Amino acid sequence: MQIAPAELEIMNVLWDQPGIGASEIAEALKDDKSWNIRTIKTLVGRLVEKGALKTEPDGRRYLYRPAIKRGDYQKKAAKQFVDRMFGGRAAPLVAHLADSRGLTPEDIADLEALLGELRK
Amino acid sequence: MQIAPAELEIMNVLWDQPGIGASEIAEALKDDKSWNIRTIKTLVGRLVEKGALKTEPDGRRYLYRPAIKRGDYQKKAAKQFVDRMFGGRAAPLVAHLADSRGLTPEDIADLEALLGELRK
DNA sequence: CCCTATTGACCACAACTGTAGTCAAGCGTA
DNA sequence: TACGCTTGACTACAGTTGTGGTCAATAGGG
Repeated sequence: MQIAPAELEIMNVLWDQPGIGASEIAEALKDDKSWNIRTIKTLVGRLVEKGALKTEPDGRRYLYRPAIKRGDYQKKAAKQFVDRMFGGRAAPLVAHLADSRGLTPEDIADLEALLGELRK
Repeated sequence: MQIAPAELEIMNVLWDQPGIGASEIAEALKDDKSWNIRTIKTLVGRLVEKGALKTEPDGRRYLYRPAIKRGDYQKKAAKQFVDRMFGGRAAPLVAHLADSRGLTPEDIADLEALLGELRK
């Protein structure tokens, strides 16, 4: 299943608040994206078509919720990205993130904990 | 500058072997991709158009070499990816990679070294 | 010297993306 | 009750992407 960038914005909203309708999605996005409600409906429609969202009737409208788990999708996307961009090696990716200050001290602490796990 | 996935394959070849022609690119890719030479030429043409590749005449043909640095592009792409997919947090990304066995022991060693640097 | 294979230039075309418009049906308000 | 706003369904349309075809010039093999 492949999700386009604009569609991912919709998914992110629904992963955070499953079971809302199109107008609530629009509400959640109004500060970040200046999308027409019709644009949002088109994106939602495409996600339903491709099976990424499930619908649930609520009177005259639908409520939507993700049909795939956020973590599952993230994992797949991460692997694909690292393969494409870094030939499958994760370390250079982390190095770049560190270099562009993409790592907060908290991230670094998390990574250390994670490595502690992996070392075992 | 935005580089599509198929175009990135071409860039990867040219980052490894700058200054080759279309047929050499095809040669380098023949095991991974079953692309017609024309497809490769189209992709190369688009990369030249968008300024990602520079040309250098060599008799009747052109040799190509990247106009942008691999590291620069990787850094930008990594940041964009983490922002889009993980809200800017790198640690969850690494956790996913670890989980999907995307990390080799060598990666783990590299990451430890890297964290040693960052901790300072 | 002629034919074939290669090259860049240009063209084709369907699927996917981003961004919205039109339409008809119904809910809620004056 | 008559209207306007909201909703889903369908349509539009240009730009990007993946994949490759056509064409004319030309370099190289026989």
